[in-house]
This record gives sequence, structure tokens and C-alpha cells, in this order.
Amino acid sequence: MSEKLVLIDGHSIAHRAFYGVPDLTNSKGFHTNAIYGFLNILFRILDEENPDYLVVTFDEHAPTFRHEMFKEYKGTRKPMPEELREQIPVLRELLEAMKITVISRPGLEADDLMGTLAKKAQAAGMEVSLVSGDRDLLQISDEHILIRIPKTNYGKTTIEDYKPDDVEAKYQVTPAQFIELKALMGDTADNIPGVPKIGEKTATELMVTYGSIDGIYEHLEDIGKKSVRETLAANKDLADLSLKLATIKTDCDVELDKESSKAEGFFTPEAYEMMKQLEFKKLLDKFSKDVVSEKTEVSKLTTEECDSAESFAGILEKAACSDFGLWILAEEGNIYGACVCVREEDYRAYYYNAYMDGGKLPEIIKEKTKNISGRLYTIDLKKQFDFMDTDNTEKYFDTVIGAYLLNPLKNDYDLTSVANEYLGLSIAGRRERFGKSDLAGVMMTDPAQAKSFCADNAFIALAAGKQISERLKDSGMDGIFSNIEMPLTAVLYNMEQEGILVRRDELARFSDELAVRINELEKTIREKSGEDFNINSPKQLGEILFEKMGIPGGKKTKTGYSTAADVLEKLAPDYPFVADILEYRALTKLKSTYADGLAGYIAGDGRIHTSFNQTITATGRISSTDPNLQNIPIRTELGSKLRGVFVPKEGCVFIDADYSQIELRVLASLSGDKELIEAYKEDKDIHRITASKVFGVPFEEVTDQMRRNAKAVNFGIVYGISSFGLSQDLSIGQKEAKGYIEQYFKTYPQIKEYLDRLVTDAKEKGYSVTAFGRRRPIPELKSSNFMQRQFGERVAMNAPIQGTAADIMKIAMLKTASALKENNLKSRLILQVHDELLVEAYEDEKDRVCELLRDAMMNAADMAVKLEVGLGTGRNWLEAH
DNA sequence: TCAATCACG
DNA sequence: ACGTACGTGATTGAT
Repeated sequence: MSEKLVLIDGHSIAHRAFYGVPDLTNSKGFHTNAIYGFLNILFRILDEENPDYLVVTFDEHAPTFRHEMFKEYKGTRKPMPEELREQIPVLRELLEAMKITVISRPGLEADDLMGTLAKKAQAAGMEVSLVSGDRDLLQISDEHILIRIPKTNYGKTTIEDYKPDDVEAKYQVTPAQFIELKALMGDTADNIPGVPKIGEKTATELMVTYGSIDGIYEHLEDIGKKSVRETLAANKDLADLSLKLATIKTDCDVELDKESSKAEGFFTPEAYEMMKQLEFKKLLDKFSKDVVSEKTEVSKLTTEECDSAESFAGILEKAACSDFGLWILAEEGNIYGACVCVREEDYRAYYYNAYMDGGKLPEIIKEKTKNISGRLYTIDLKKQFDFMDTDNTEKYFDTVIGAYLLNPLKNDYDLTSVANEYLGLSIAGRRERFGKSDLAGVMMTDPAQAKSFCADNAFIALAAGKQISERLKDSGMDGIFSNIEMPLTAVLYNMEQEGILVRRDELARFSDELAVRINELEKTIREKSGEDFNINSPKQLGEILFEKMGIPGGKKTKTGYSTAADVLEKLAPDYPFVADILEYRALTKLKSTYADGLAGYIAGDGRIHTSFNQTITATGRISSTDPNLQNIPIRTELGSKLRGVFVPKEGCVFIDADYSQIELRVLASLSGDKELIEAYKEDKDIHRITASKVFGVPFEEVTDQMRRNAKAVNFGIVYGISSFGLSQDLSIGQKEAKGYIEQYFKTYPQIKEYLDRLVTDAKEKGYSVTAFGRRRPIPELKSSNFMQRQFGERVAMNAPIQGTAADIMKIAMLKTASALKENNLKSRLILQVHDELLVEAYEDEKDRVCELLRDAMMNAADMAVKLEVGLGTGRNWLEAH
């Protein structure tokens, strides 16, 4: 079989990708969409073609022979936007790292290099595929030269393939004629004034009839259309020039170096490193698959398999005398195996396959990890807790949480990403190894794979964990890691296990009630609009509202009209129809997300078990998913009824405790602002006091409007205020908003100083810090983009405040959990909503729990401003709040 | 898979 | 001249 060569037009493909792939930047604000799109096309071509050789060509900045031929020649491509231009050198660097031959020559365009290489390769008996976004290349198409033109649409790439037959089928001309056709149409040199331009239809007709531009000029008199005839007649020279400029050279001084152009070995560590910087997660997975075999040797891990549960127990017991890795292979409550990893000279892993004999393993693990003298390193501790003791967390080290603390901005802290970041190892993740099959299946079909997966986890937990541990110490975060995050993992695990009881019947009834009103609204909306459309589609709704019904209220979003609530609310008083839409929206939201949505999560025990995620937020808060129980409605009366379906179990009541304005109190404390601290000491309505001070009126004379404004400013301050943001929130002019802010800072001058300091410090360090030492990197502060920098500054002001409040709440949770335990109480923490805790308390423990809860929360941190806690009890969540 | 929307703190 | 409040997650329609 003949050898195959793939040639890629680097500029043209990057260009196409740039416009075809949605805007993409890495966390440093560097645009990456062209590179990303290019690589996608590259890998797709490689997969499809499996070529022997691969060459990428680029244009050079230097003038080409075409410029010499015609001084006003500017090339056929549009000028590049900066976001694309900056990507080209990085792309070339990456290709170099992948050991891909890149050819460019001053004085020649990529087309010419490809044309020459293609024709030469064909002459040497090779099959050639030429990939470009530029149809001019079709002239090169030949018996053994396939032209491939990728089109990137909506993120999907399709490739049009052209052999000479295909060119003829589509354009009715041969490849050789094709370029004459393009020249005739004038679009190969459209920046040259005076070049004749003939429409595609006419041009094709002429080419088909006369075969070439020369042929056309020979029969100029025969051309029927006067305008066409005259255009051509007037510009013969320029038509010839246009053709010359568009003709691709096939005789450049360039040769294919077979040795260096071999299409193999792209997956180098250097390339991996670059892709990591670019944050191409999907492509990294592709890489790790290919690099994994070579890398595991470097890791020097040897794995032994224990032949009995007893021998595994012995090894675990011995390992637990010093630091060791432990990872349990389990799924949905079933345990399939476990692996211990220790560091002797190299890393040694001991695996036990418990598939046939799972019964003993949980006991062994519980018993042997009870009193360990070293530290137990693992990955994703919360999931491992099904088979581990939740009590002695001070001995545990979860690499996932550690890696999160070191950089809370990442998306993943899994095996693959931690191994790569802290050890430079490429370790395949679960999906890559097992796909979607469940562990039960893997244990049967490929137990060796299960073993190596389990061993890798134990190994990486230990090896990466040591690195992470060091870095935590260096950054002063070992304290929050060991004293807050690790014990908190156990608390969260227990909360998830507890779950919360939900009245399924009430939920269904509420859903039915909503359905009735929704149907009515649907009918009214259709009648009033005279149209049968999908009200849930913002696109369709926007068209009905602003086009068909002619309601004023211009465009906003990229895709069309904004129909967001804040826009519609301004229209609602004048248009009852809009008010109907708003009500419809509110009700369908309640029904789909909450009434119906929550019902789907009720487990066999009648309770909803959410997941509390400890490694998601940038600020240190926890988040809740599947379902999210941190956004259950409360702000509207109708919505708040949903809280009524969350109830304590028989014999219990709910105790709800929430911090009063914790973020503002944190701000007052951290800034040390005398006025604000004093205001809090007065123990009166803080927004009213602020209004009184800011607007210079006696406390008693503050109007509701003034209080509202002051409250908005207080919020704004915490978010990293801007006059625009405040003006939007209050629907006032930006000038007026600016005035409020100035007055506020005059009232509380140390707040201003503090916020400025936060920004300065963060700029200097590159990260912000909470009162407890939790860091958040803010790369945006170094951005060349004004918007991004501005965002970075707001983040620098907000993160320490939100983050400190989050730290305090976490401490309060730990205190609460320990206090419940120490007092041998059966009451349990079940929910956390950022500044609120919900406890399912036994009736007879109610008073003690109230006391202990208030105590834990108020004393979680010693602040300049006292932390106030509001307590409530009730037979459901709504009542208790 | 993304954008728009809206629920919460 | 730009075009913004901070932090989340779920549902929907369009692609």
C-alpha cells in the first residue's frame, strides 16, 4: 500500500476554528478557541486517516512573491483580530512540542508550500490529503490528492472532501479551471481595485462554455450580456493578474523530510504540559490514555495481591504505624476491594480482591484504622466513609480537599488531575479505564484492571498527598485543612446520610395546585397573543413580545431580546400580558424545579439525601447538589410553601438557626471601622442606622425608601461595589448611585481603606486571604483586559468577606456536631444554607440543642462585632425559619 | 453542550 | 469606549 501524507494549512484551520468555536479562554484570560478547534480537527483527521506523515504549514509575515508581483497585494485573508493573532505562536509552539513538522517560508504562503509538497508527494507515489479552510486549494486536487475542507458549525465539525470528480460535480469545472473561475469572480484578489467581478452563475457559465479565461477573452464578442462583456473588456490585464495571484505555486524549493515528519509520537510530556496550561481537559484525557503506559514505569509502583483477608489485615495494621495510602474500591454500598500503599524505597501497594469475600473487609478496615499512628492518605474521603470510621478525622488526609484548598478555582481534583499536577504523572481516570461499566461488571470481566485502578488510587493518595501536605504547610493552610476541612468532611457525610424528611403527598398536592393555575395562564397567554407558542422559550417569547405585539424594550442578549424578569417587571404595570408571563414563569419554576423536581429525589426512607460539595466554590462555601437544598424558595409567599413540606420525623422538631448579616459583621470586624462597629453595638436595625448616617437624618426620621437604599449599599459594599451595579439594583441613575457610595465611604472611612487594602494586597500576592488563611487566587487582577481586571478587584473585595463567613459557618458546624456528640444527644444537623443551620431535634432535647446551637454559632469566631444568631423552632422548615 | 432564566445565600 | 454587582445549581429550549 502506498504511503499517506497529510498536509494541514495551519493559519487557515486556526482561522476557521477561531470563528467556529465559541470564545474560550483559560483561567488566565488567554484565548484558546483557535488552538482548541485546530487540535480537534487535527486529531479527527489523524484518527480518520492514520497517515504515515504529517506536515503543518504556516504563512510568514514577510512579503510574498505576490506582493512583488503587485505592490498593493494584501493577501486574500482578512486581517486577524488580536484574540486570534496571539494564539498563533502558541499553537506553533504546541505543534513543536508534539514533534509535528511545521513548515513556513518567507516569501511563500502556506498554500504554495502545501501545493508543492502535495504534487511532489503524489509524484513519489504517495496518497495526499490536504486540509485547509480555503477553497482556492481545490485547484491542487488530483487523482491522489484529496482536498479536505473542515467546517465548524455549532461546535460540530464536518469535513467536505474533494477529489477532482467532486470539484466538477459541485462547481462544473475541473480543478485546473476552478482557480480561473475564482479569478473571474474576483474573490481571490478582491482588495485590488478594478479587478473584474463576475457573479458566480455567470462566471461558471462562461467557464463551462469557453474552458478558460483566455478562451473567454477570445470569444468576448459572443458574450450576450453587455455589462459583463464590458467589465471584462476593460480589465484584461487585471483579470490575468488576479489569476496569477490566485494560482498556487507547485514548484517551491521545499522537500518532505520523511524522517522528521512521521505521524507518530505526538503525546509528549512537553505537549501535555502545554495543554494543561491551556486547560484543554478533554484533550488531556486523550493524552493521558496514550502516555499512561510509559509513565507508570516512572512511578515505580509495585503491586502485590493479598491472597486472604487476614494477610491484608496484617499489612494494613503494619502500614498504619506510619503514613500510608488507603483506597477502597466500592460502589453503591458494595465493597469490591481495597488497597494499601506504603513508601519503602519505592512505593509498594497491597491489594485485596474482596469480590468473592467482601464480608470481612469493612470490619477489617474499621478495626485496623481505629488507632493508627501515621496519617491515612486517601482520595475523596467522603465517598470512602461508607467503609471508614468517621470519628478520628484528624488522622485522615484527603488529597481532593487538599488540592482544592491549594487552588479552589479548578474544576477537578480527581486522580488524574492530582497525579498530573503534583507528581507529573499521567494516570488514566475511571472513565478511561472502565467506560460506563459498573464495578460489579469490571470485577468479573477484568479484575486485573480493577486492581491496578485501586492500587493507583492508594498510591497517588499517598504520593500526591505528601506533596499537597507540604504545600499546605508552606501556604499556612494546614490549619484550616486539618482543623476545619477534614473534620467537616465527616460532618457533611453524616448530614448526607441523615437526609431530610419530605412530605411526598404535600409536594404532589402543591404540584397539582400549580398545574391548575399554570393551565389557566397558558390559555390566557395564548388568547392574548393570538399565537400558539412555547412560553418557555425566551426566543419565541421575545419575538411575540417585542415584534408581534410591538412592546418597546429593545435587544439585550447576543441571541435576541432579553425577557429576563428585571426587564419584564418594568413592563408589567403597563401590559397585563407581561404580568401573566411573569406569573407563568414563577409558577412553572416552582413546579418543575421544586414540586416535581424534589419528588424525584425522595429515597426509600422518605427522605432526600443531598450531596454537600466541599470542593466547588471559589470562596470556601459548600454547595449542594442532587438536589440543591440551598435554594429552596423563601422570598415569595407562594414559593415559601415549599419549605412547609420539609418536616422533622416523628418525635422531633426542627430548630433553625441563622446568622444575622454575617457578612456585614465580618466586614465591620475585619476592617475595624469604628463607626460600623459602634453601629452594631447599638444593637438596632443596621440598615436604618446606616441610612441615618449616610443621609444625615435622625434615626427616627429615616424613611423606608432611605432604609432600602442603605440596605442596597450595604449589600453592594460586600460585593465589591460599583456605581453601575448599585444603580441597576435600585433603578436609579448612576450619578445618584455614585453619590450614595461616596456618602457611605465618608460615613465609614475605614471600610474604604480596608477594601482598597484588600485590592492592593491581592494584586501584590495574586490571591486573597480570609481571616482563617483560606486563599483564593485572582488571576484576573493581572489581566490586560480592563473588564477582567475590574472583576478581579471586586472579587478581591468580596472573597475575604464571603470566605471568612464561610469559614465561621464551617467552624460552627464542627462545634455543633461535637457538642451534640459530647452530650450524647440524638438530634442531628441536617442542612446548611450558608448562614443557616437546620437541626432535626428530638422533642426532649429541644431546649438543650437550642442552647448548644446558639453557643456554637456565636462562639465560632471571636470578632470585633458580636455574631448574632436568630433561632426558631417548628413542625416544618417554614415554621422554624 | 450552551445560553437564558431564576431559585437561594 | 467599554459594560459590570459576589457566590452557587437546576430546568428549559435551541443547537
